[in-house]
Amino acid sequence: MTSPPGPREERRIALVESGPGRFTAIDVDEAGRERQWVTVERSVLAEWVRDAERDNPRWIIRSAREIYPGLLSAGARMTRTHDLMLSHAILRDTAAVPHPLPPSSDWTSREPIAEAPALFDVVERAAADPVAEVLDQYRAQRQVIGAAADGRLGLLCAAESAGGLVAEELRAAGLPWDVATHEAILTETLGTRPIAGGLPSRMVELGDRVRELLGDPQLHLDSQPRLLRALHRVGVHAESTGRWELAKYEHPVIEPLLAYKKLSRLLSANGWSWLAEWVHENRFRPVYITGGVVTGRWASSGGGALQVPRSLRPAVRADAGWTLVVADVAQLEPRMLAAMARDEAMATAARGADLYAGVVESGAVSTREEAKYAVLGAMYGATTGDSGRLVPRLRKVYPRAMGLVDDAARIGEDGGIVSTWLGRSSPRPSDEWNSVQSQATAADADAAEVALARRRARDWGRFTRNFVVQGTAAEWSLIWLAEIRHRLRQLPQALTPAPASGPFAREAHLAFFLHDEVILHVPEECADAAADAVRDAAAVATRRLFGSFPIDVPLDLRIALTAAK
DNA sequence: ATCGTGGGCGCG
DNA sequence: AAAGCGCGCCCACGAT
Repeated sequence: MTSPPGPREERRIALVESGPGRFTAIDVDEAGRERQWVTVERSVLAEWVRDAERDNPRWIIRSAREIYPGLLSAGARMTRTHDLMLSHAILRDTAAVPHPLPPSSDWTSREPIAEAPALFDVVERAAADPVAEVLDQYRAQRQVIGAAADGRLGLLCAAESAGGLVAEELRAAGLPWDVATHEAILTETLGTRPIAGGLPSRMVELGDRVRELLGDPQLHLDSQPRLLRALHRVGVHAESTGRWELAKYEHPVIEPLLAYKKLSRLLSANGWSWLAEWVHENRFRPVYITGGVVTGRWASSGGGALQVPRSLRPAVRADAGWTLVVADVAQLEPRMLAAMARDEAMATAARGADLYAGVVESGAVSTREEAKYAVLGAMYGATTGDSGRLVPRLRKVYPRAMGLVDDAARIGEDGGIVSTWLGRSSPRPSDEWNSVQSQATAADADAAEVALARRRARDWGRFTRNFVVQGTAAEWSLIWLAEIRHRLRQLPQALTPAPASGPFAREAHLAFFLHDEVILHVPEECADAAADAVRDAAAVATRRLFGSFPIDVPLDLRIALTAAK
């Protein structure tokens, strides 16, 4: 074996499950060339990782999802990783370099993992030489990353890998959840809890009123077709039973029906059975899926983590002696757009806490509400309605920003690929999409085929238009998360432990993440320092992405016992 | 019984 | 009020 890395060189350790109950740790150089290796038994793996962490290495791992939950519960942390599975997905599809990573099914998760694996679950694999497989893949990935001269793909893979660690740590720590508060909200809203299988009292009352007003005492309100027919019978000729459709009609049944539907949603999505299934020891522990959305946003699995209704936010409550730091970004996506496009006029409008107010000041539109719908319409591709009518005004005032999203839309309509700021690329349109397009250009195409192709092209254009903005916002958020995590490690240990936070019982930690929002659970005495960490991390994220371009990314941040607004 | 699909609605 | 993007989950319903 060659000599160990010199003092100034970053240590890189590939950690591979090389056999039953056995791991191999290989020191490699930047290009992935092997220096030396050692085998580590599972029983001492966590201890070994803790020791090696003193060198601040970058761990090369197949996947944080596989290896990290077990390490966390055994008391080990990884500070930095290169996550081969997450990076594979980025590098395989990127259009930022001429030769992306050759796709390999070995490095693609076969199906979404519904549950996090148990402690060091052995994942069945047919690899003859798992060490060589990992090192080969790492070398291939380094090559693609190195081909992007500006370093953006490297930054993206590092940020994505950090996200993989954060996702597992969020689950290990859990979101502090006060069951008594949740139950009080349920009782207040839904009425008294049903004894066995029935509906809570307020829903029973509202349901009875609705059935009476519809003249059908047996009507099952959860059946959309039957409800629609009953509405038609009393003269409400709605096309659907959706909230916005029903609101158009004047009839005594509408108000109690909408109220019933609201309560019904709360009961089925976050009622008593949700509480029993998802909250244990005052913690809600959803599974976060890093990179689960094509744009790079996270998805989640189980418990509807990304859809917790605002009405239940008071149930998010810090432990005794602890507090929450709740922060979100105001209008992240249009700010990213202004910076990507180097649109000075839009960046000027974005100065300060309210971008929409700045848009009004620029004279493009006359009210804040108009500004909001114009900006959203620009990013989503609105063509009709008031939002679509306002978008052209923005083209005059912000030609660079609008040019960027309009270009992205046009490329998508033509079947092309668009990329985020750091180089995550949009998927190719499906074979079916392509065949619809080619049929429409054939000599014997009829008007219906042409219209269909046009519609589908516009649909895909709206997707690619939004992809560049949503995806770049996701990149900003990933760096923000990684930088917050890094800074929290520097804070002192808690005076009062929070045992249900597991490995984070004595440390300020991230507890929730939702696209452009974080919740930290921190010891009271650390609250101000943690808040500073969140602000500093945001500034660093902006600078990493956009250098000296002057774009404000202001946070709405508060220190509070609950997450209620 | 079990599965896939679509309506509906929560979140950003 | 604005209807344009991205998700996950519950329920009913029809197909198997």
